[in-house]
Amino acid sequence: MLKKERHQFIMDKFKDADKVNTIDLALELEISEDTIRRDFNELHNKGLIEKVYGGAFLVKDKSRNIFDINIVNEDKKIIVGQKALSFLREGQVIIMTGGTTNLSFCKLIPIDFSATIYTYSLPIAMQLSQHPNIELIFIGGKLQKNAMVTVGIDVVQVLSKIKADVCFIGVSSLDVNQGLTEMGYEVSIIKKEMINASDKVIVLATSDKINGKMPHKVCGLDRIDAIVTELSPASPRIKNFADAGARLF
Amino acid sequence: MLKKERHQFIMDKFKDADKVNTIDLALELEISEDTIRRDFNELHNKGLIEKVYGGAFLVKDKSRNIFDINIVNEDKKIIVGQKALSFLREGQVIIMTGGTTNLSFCKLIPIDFSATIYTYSLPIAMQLSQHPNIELIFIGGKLQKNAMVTVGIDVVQVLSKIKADVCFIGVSSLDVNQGLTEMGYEVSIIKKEMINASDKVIVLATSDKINGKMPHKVCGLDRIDAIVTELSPASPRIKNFADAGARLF
DNA sequence: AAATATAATGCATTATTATGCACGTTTTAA
DNA sequence: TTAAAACGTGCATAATAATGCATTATATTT
Repeated sequence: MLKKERHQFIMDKFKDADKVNTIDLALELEISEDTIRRDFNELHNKGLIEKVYGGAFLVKDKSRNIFDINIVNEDKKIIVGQKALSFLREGQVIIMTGGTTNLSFCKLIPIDFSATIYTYSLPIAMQLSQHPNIELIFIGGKLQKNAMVTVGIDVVQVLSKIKADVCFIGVSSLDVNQGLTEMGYEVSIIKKEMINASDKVIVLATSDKINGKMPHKVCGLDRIDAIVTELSPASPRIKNFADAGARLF
Repeated sequence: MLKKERHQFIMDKFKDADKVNTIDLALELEISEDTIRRDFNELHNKGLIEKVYGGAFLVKDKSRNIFDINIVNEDKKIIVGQKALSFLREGQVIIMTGGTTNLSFCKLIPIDFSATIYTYSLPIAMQLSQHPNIELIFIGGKLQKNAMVTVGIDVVQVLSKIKADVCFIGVSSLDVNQGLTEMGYEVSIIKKEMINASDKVIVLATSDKINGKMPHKVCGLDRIDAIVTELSPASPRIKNFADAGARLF
């Protein structure tokens, strides 16, 4: 049986039930659980299934309402967001990048919190618009549709003129040597500018972003004032960061 | 039974009853109360339930998605939008204002339509981001939360520098003598600028906006190239516009 | 066809997650 | 106020997952 067939077989399983079980599948197809897990990983990366401990679920019709954003690993991101709340101060000027981790964070900000927030992310802006006491400045530009953020010279220009107390930054990848790196060139430039404009830099990242490298460097670890993950700061999975002197939360 | 299934099971319980009981649930699923409590905690952290001594309650309707916009008179607005489609040309540079009439219109634009569109409305931008061939430029500024549009000097400045083929403009009010008028001063300034930047001006308005006056004038009827309503151009309710020489559709 | 590279798979080991139990604390209700 | 019930926490155990490595299968090149 070819891998492709197996993937198809797995997806077909969801016609009968809305979950599949790792072990059952391995037994049924007479292959190892490892292979099933690898299949799950690949299907997950294609956004077709959601992995859970013990099996997998089908990702529900995602295009129902274009406005509702599917947040993968939402529970982990909620933990990150809750920790990050301690870095908020009333009256601050804040720069907020995009991404679903930051979106989860924004959902947790107290409804009457008062601050000035700059963002270039459409979903973040939609979310923060619910907060009556937040003065929200949207940084305009050409919309990059996959990330739902604006890019281009206009964005950089606006950023070059402002000064913020703190920047909450979501990441593509975070590596102990390379620091913060991005997949896209344009976004990397913009994030650099955002960091430049901010006194403090707080990185929000779930553990799956950690120990990965992307082509475009944003900044080194030394420029980051806090790294917030869903893990305990003492977790062995981020021990290398602790050893390198990173401030973990 | 996978954890996620159990969570779903618990949430489904609320379809029958207002409250679920820790012990009952443990008995029914034949697992320990500890596990149920842990489930409650996780569901609570996601904001889905409220824990009480002995069980849990569903968190009411709070879950409604802030991103989904309620469009009043949507049927009328769809009629307006469909008529307005005839003013679209491939490759145009378009300025799109905010409002739910324009939003309905944008939902009707063919998915592969190709153009450059400027907007200052968050919901419009979210909607148009679904169109792969539309180059979308968001005009940044301070967000006015009731209308979900950006305002301020930055918006005016961007508009003063661009030149568009056509502007689709939603209105507060439209009067045969006063022309287009707005409730808010800032938006009136911005709309003036949008009209200035555009060769053609298409007004989209449901009939309830017609024959009303607001404090801030945007432009006279003579500057408007087309008025699109859900009514027939021959309708007696807009005869005064026809008599004044307005181009009705 | 043979040789080589590449991908897929299974196995062993280690890490992570889920669950139940014990025990001390908190809450409820009489 | 007190006793019973419910809760939270730490810990032990079992189940599941991830990782590195060896082996086999498949694809590509010569």
